[in-house]
Amino acid sequence: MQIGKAAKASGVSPKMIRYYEEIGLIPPATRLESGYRLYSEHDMHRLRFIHRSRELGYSTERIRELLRLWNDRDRPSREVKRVTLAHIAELEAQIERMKELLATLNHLAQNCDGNNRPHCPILDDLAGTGNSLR
Amino acid sequence: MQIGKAAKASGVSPKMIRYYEEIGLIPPATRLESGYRLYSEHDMHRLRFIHRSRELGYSTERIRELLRLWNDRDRPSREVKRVTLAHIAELEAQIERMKELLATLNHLAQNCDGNNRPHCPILDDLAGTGNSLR
DNA sequence: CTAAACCTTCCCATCATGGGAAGGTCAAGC
DNA sequence: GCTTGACCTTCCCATGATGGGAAGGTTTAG
Repeated sequence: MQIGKAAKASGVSPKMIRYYEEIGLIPPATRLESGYRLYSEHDMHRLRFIHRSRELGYSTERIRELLRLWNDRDRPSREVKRVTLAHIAELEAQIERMKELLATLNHLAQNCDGNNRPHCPILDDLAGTGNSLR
Repeated sequence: MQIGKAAKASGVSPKMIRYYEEIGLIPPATRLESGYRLYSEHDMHRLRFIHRSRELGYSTERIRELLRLWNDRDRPSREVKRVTLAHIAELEAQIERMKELLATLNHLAQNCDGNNRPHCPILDDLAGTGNSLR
């Protein structure tokens, strides 16, 4: 299978397939005499694994680790869980951070009339000019 | 005030101050004969405005717009609110997306024993090999 | 034999930020 | 006056994951 078909069948774009090869996430593809890359069913499995991992938001480095564990038939599931819990913790921290921003932003927006007048507590906050809601 | 002090007083690093000048978020600083940049109290106001905006997660382009509105004494507060509501909507969408990921990830992690044995539903899901929780 | 649809590599852009090199300037202390 | 250290300058490079696009080679169908 050439890269275009492999892309469609795996959900990973040709660009990204080449990139993953470059950074060593997948081994160098075998090539036709012409230089065209060829993908086996085994390669496709790996690509789909990567695609699904990206869908779940795992970073490239974590996917690298997951692939290593996947290929190690003796891995302790503990290690897979560890990687996943770290990913979860990161997501939760990000959400927390954004929620805090949202709380402030919503507060500011609620106090802004949003009409034709120039007065605006949002700008007051950003400018640090009194009347701050901080 | 030179760039180092301006950085400390505003919370924006020297690197970023130069960058903001380069992309036109702040006007070119006045210079000493030596080429050193100088910042006035007026400049500091602008830098602090930018710093606070970044703290609240506004993108550079939105900050550009906010600065424009801030400098326009006749702006309708509606426009400031519009920018902020767009920012809020974006954050909410991101949070929503991450929560969905979290739901799946938590589900997978809960079903993973996390012990010495190799069996792992997380890898099963990523590999698409049956027993999927999808 | 040609045209379309592939493929290749290489370079560039994103967004916001920082690292670091090579070199100029300035103030304080001797 | 000279050295030292703390500044400052510009320039280039890197991040992470992705895509755009150019220039050029290959393959296949008509």
